[in-house]
Amino acid sequence: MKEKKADIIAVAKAARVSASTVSRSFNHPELVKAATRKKIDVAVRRLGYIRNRAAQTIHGIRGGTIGLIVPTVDHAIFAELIQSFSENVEEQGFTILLASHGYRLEREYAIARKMLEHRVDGMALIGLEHSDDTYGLLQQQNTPTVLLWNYSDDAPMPCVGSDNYLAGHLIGEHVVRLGHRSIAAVFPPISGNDRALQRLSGVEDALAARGLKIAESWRLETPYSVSAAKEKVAGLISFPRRPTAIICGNDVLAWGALHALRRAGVSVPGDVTITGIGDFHGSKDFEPSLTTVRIPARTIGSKAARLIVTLISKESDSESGELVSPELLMRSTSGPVR
Amino acid sequence: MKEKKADIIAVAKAARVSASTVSRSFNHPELVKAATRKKIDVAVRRLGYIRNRAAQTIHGIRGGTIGLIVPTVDHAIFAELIQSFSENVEEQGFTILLASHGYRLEREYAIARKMLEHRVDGMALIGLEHSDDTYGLLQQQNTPTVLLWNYSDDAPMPCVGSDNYLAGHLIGEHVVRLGHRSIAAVFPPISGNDRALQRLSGVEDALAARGLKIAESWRLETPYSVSAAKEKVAGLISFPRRPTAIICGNDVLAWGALHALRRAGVSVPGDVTITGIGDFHGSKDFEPSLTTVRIPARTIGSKAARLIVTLISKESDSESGELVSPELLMRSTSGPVR
DNA sequence: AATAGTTTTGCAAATGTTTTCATTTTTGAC
DNA sequence: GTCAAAAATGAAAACATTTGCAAAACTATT
Repeated sequence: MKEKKADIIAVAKAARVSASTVSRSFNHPELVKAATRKKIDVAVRRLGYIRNRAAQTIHGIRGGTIGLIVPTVDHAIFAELIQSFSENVEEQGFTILLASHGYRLEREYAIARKMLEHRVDGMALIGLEHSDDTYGLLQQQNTPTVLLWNYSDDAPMPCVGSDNYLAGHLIGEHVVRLGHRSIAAVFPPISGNDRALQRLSGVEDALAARGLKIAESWRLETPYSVSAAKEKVAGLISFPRRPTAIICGNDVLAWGALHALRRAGVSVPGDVTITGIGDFHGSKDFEPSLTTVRIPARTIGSKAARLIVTLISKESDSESGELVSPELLMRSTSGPVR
Repeated sequence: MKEKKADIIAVAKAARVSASTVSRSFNHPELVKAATRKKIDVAVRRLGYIRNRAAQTIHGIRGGTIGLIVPTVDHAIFAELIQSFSENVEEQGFTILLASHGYRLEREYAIARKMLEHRVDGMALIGLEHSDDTYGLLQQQNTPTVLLWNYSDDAPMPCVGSDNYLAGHLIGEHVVRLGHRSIAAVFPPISGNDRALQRLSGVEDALAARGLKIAESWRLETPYSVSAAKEKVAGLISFPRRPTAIICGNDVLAWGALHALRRAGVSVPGDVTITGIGDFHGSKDFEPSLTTVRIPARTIGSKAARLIVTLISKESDSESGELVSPELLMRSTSGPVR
């Protein structure tokens, strides 16, 4: 079965033209006579010829791939972002080279390098926190790059995202306004995760503005999962002294919290207020519906897609990214303190 | 800023060796003297040289990419599968070229073609249902391919997955055994989605074995989303005559159903039994915890990863795939009919 | 029918690597 | 210090394309 795959020369022979003509018929069809094109098409089909992008990439031609590195695919939120980004980018004829680094920034560097070896036309990373090596690499190769999800004016590269600090601040303020004073927080680990860190700072500052602070023992750290959050919150409320509000670092954790309270027979928002951040699919339809801050993943994905494509084609590094505002959604899991 | 990127020759010059030596130092380091290697390393670093995979791919060397085409990334379930598959495949030094076709099989063909142009070393597709063109293409190019998610003995290509018909059958049987006779079904559209179709057939056959049938008006079709399912189910139970059990095509739809019932004050499983399929993250911790059939996405992903890597390196197309059994998980949303 | 212009095609060089083979350098034994 | 064997290196061909340039084939005009 070693029938070596057809190359452009085989096609040329079969169609009784030169290789150059075949090449042109693919890349500049208007330059070749219709009749010839037809002959070539027939040969291509008969031989099952498939162009070799690698061989054209070598000539400095864009390969049509964009590297996307995410911490993990397996999060409601990144999934939505990835989907939207890739949909939009595919529409422009690009394909995505995807990899996940599992929140290890050195892995991210290694992956970025590898993608550069593949001569991706552009790169997209999640968040603003990356190793100096990674930033250096991208800058030095001057690969068009966008940073997704988080926005900051003084980011070293164009970014499209939301202000996570503001998101945290909004929710913190909301809870404080409702009169809560005993407030707990459930957040994912913040190392290598600037999004979580900023949200938490936002919350803390909002509380501090009213002279409030989250007690050390009410500051829970849990991995990103419903079940971990549920467990942690179950523990938290098993003590006699309970917070009247639990601010969660994202909606998934909030779902876990909600289930824990339900299980324990604690009423929401009657006894305890719960809030999330993100507004993931499902939060709106949860019963009771989740109060959260909307961070529009699809919008970010599509705007970022547009930006990277511009960056790639125009080579204009003037573009500076875009801030997509977070929006407080007051729904049914938050209420005034009793 | 047009400083053209360093190529292997630039490195060779800088290190005062020949290009061949530089190449060797990358690909067969044991063949070059340590001192020379060091010189080269220095030059590489100084020039910021990055190998050009495209140029090596041209020599028939494996590029180290695997194409993965999914209907969409934005599903809890595919996300988990993708994550697991890519993690495992990355461990072996491969990178994933990802694209989604949005349940359009012609798109899938186009994408597959494009990936072949990029000379991926292997391909992975979701499900067994693909256009003849796609199958033909893959066969003709004899690209190592695995079919994920669904397993069938007579699939035209190696597949790793679960038996979705069996999954449907298990849940159908469970519900029937509990004594239910008035049964509704909420499923996603089945066109281009063999998984859903098979699950539904499994359910129907299980019911038919007891002479039961799902009434036309109780057979709901909804897109994959909590909110769509919630709405449909809310409609369903607003009628005086209600089913005593609602079998959902997957866990996300079941969550929607659960929220709808909660909202309407219908008790689960007291008044109505709800079941899902999939056992997604969060189903176990839902309150009440969801009765469902476990289809182990992570296991499938890792087995498939192992298989495709074997296929790629050994060229042994003897491998025929693997069946991962679905498992009924009786939890708290199902109970005997009153 | 000859000419000038235009369209189509082919030739050959170029792209960034790897690899085979030959050549040079090093090593170790005497 | 010589010699053979082993180790390290380099020169050039090969890989599958694209492209600039020139040649060839058509068209239209006279």
